[in-house]
Amino acid sequence: MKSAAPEKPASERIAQILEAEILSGVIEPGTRIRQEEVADRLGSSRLPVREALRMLAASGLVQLETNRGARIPDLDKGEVDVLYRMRERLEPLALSESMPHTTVEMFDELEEIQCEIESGVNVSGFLELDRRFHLLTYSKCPTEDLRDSVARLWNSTAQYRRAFMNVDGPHRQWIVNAEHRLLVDAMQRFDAKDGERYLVGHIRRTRKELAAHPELFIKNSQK
Amino acid sequence: MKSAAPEKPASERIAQILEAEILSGVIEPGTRIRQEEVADRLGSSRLPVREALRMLAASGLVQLETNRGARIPDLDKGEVDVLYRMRERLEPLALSESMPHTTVEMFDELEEIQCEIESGVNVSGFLELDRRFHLLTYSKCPTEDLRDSVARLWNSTAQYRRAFMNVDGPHRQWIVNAEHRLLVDAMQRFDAKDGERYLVGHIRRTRKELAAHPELFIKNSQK
DNA sequence: TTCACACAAAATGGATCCATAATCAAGGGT
DNA sequence: ACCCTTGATTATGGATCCATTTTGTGTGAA
Repeated sequence: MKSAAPEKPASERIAQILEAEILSGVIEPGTRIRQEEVADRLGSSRLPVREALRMLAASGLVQLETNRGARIPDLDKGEVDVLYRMRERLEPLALSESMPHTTVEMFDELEEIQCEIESGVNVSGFLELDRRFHLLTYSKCPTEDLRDSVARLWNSTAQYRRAFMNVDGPHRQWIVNAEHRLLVDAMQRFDAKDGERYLVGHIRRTRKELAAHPELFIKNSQK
Repeated sequence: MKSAAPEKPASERIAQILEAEILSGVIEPGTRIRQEEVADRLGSSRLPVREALRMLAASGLVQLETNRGARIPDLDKGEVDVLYRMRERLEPLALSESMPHTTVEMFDELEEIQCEIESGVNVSGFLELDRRFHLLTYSKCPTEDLRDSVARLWNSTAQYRRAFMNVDGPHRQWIVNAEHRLLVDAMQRFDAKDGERYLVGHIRRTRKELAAHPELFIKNSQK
């Protein structure tokens, strides 16, 4: 037999765990990450941790300073704004590239996720479901680089979406639901132009709502 | 004293060298990269090489397969096409974000580069100058993630631009010159909309010319 | 009391060594 | 003659150890 155990990549595992911890907010922005601490917390040597940090640094999730270790960057208002503008341009492309390869099963899963969102969930639940929803709409995009770029942007902005949701709450949740429904409908009609339009509006609106809450970016200005 | 030698980062040095070798075409697509070979060629242990490869993998320049080493991916026609569509959407944003911070010195340097291009250079010379020209126009963009994303796209498509130039030669070079001149003029007028327009046209035209040469993508289909 | 200098402790960067999986070659079987 | 299997070589992944830089603390002097 050929399959059995694909033998987990290795240090990628640590990278994924750290990535999840960072964008779930367990590790706060500005925090210094100590290799040794991560090493024996995840039960391995420091070496895979170093490699994982290098990978995360290349992905923009952490910043490395020579002989000074890794630190989670906390972005200012302008940088997050530009990251959202990048999303407004890249994600419609990912949607258009993915749309021709969509299947019925995907539509079912999308509706299932959306129904779960509308059934009422807390902040963490919504963030998780919203992420799954959108990344699923891009999942059939054949170009891995594009999918990775989009995922990177979601990672870099995750903590600010969370901060925003904690402040503004599920207020005006019906708008998100309507946008999601319209997006799924456009996909089912295989109308890429319409899908891009709804998606751009969705991201653009979020960007402006974030910009209206500058207090989210003041806290960790400089110690 | 505090300064003296900033003590070069370390394994980043190897990453930069490998990056230069890859996108200059010294290492051809599909080639397998052996850690030990790189290690004693650059006079270091295998460890920094491993970290460098991990970083390059996160940047999309090499592909890592577990226990199978690193390999330079050779993309097919469709993937390169999508990478160019990503460029068409992201680089205008980088230009717009950079434009408000441009200086007179930058205009001088851009014109200097363009004059050198028009003075007649070989393929490698043009590719190098063209890269410097465009990345310079984005250099004042305050968001590092955006600059990095653009640089990644240039890296991933470098070898195909080279292959195209080797086939089509400096044929219709005047078009590139005109586009560059118009772009610089728009920047000097601080007209972001115009700049984006010229830039999109520039990239879009290149994409279509590449698509017209499918023979560039056949060679390394499958061994 | 506060600032500065020095020393100690800790964390990162790098190198060598070991284990394991993959590749290649040779030999035997069909 | 060709294909499959088996063993040896090689390359990657991981762990421990050492050097260098940074950081934090404590003592002394102004």
